[in-house]
Amino acid sequence: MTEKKELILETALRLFADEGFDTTSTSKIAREAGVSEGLIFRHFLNKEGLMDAVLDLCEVRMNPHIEAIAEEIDPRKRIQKIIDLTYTLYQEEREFWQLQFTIKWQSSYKQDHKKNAPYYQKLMKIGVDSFRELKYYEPEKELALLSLLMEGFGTMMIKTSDPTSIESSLEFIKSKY
Amino acid sequence: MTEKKELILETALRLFADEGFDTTSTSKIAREAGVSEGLIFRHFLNKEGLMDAVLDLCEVRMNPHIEAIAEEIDPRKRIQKIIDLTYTLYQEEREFWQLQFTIKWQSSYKQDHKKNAPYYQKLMKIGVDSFRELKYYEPEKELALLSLLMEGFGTMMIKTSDPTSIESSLEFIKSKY
DNA sequence: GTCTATACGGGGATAGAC
DNA sequence: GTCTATCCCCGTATAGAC
Repeated sequence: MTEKKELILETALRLFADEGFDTTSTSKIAREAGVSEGLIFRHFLNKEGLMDAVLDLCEVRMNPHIEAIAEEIDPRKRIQKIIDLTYTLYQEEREFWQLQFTIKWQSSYKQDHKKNAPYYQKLMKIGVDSFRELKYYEPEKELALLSLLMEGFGTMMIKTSDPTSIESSLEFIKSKY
Repeated sequence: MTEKKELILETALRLFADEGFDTTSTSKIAREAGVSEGLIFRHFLNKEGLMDAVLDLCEVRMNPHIEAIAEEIDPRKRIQKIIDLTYTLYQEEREFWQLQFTIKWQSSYKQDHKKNAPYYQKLMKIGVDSFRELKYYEPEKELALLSLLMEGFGTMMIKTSDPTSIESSLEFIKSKY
């Protein structure tokens, strides 16, 4: 991986996450990365290929967070950690995380990415198992509900800039489990 | 309002909702509406003006649904109706409703539309009041939580095509209130 | 009110020099 | 590996005829 190639990936990640895939032009990426536009196509074939490469990076960076949750033995704490995850990722890996949300609404890029991502499937499995250990009546439905909640919470974090209300919502959600 | 003008609005609504504002070209709208592209600009000045007009329509169509909820006297049933609303709107006014979600992720159109829409603010007020009547400890936070849930649920409805899991989620959410 | 024709810029992508 | 120059299409928007 050359320095310029990394620079392109980094810039593409930032712009795709903040401004969307459809609305970010390859020329803008090149300009902001300080490279020629042709180089993008040399390295990644086309704009889709660039996004694919960004998402591969994404998967690598998400994995350690999932592992950390998997190691927690107390199922109650595991659920709390899953809830915290959305918040933590937003703080520590904002661009990667935000991209997962943005991508859903970009019609020209393949859908179902997040749902099919290995890190996401691992997380879902951990969640159901935790609810089951805690003897919830319908662990699958509980996880589905929690997923909806975290989807909404993630959207809120990205779209509102008020840290107080974000943290207050987070605590309130956690108090319910 | 001439027939062609209405045709443009209708087509724009459908395409903006399904494919996004950024990714829908005025030429496509014109083609699918069976009018000349110039006519769009004649009637709506520019693409943003067209979206503004679509959103005005939106507001008009949303209002009756909100009124119907406001008339319910039992606060518990009122909450249930608020939860049902997302589902009902998706069935009956799919394009209008979907547009509210899509628009959030279209970087070139003004943000905060939904939050500022009169129909939405009315709905929020009804929600807080209902929780207060029901003696919930923190009505504002409860509504915020429910909003997150409905945001997630709305996203799910739009992005998954499995009616069974949608209805199951809806019932499960309602069972929690 | 409506259409046709057209302007102009920016989009993704390629060729070829270094 | 990297850059410059260039291609062609499609985007929004305008002018002017009917």
